Amino acid sequence: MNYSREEDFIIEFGKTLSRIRKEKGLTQEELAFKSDLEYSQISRIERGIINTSISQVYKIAKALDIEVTELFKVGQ
Amino acid sequence: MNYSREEDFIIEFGKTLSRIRKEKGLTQEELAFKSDLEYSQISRIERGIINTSISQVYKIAKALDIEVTELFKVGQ
DNA sequence: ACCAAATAAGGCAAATTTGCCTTATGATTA
DNA sequence: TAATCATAAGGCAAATTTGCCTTATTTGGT
Repeated sequence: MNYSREEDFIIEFGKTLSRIRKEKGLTQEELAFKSDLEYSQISRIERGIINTSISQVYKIAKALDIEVTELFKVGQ
Repeated sequence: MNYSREEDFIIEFGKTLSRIRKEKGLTQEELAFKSDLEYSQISRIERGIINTSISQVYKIAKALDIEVTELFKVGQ
């Protein structure tokens, strides 16, 4: 997938996270707890308003029990 | 792959980037130019001393002409 | 309509990254 | 030994993220 702007990539990432989180049946708050992140941070990431770091992506993937790469796959 | 600490993940990411960049026959400076990032930033990422953002990962992947997921695969 | 749960949104200080710069170290070749 | 290229390293201000907090807004169920 090609994005013209990095913003689009960040937004797509948030959508993917949101989708997977729901598939796993977790609320933002539960995911925040499991990943040891701020609950508002999960919200910000899913809405694509921040450009989060790879370590947070790693923590989230671990909490979701998936590979990091899953969070970067589109249109699943 | 499981990392006990996020630091290990960041270090592994840097190693993977370094390996792929060399496979593509690019110097850090060339990659910096192609990805429109600071040249010192590529160095910092490869050395694992900073926790970079997903948009930079995206720019790097684009410059390397690979999928973002490739940068998160280990032991290739 | 009401209630409750979930998510969005926004403020703020502290922490971190980023870009820009310079200098140092390493490696390779003439 | 020089000279050159590549990478490491470090300083610094500006920009951005992050955690912590509170207050809307939305959504789903009864």
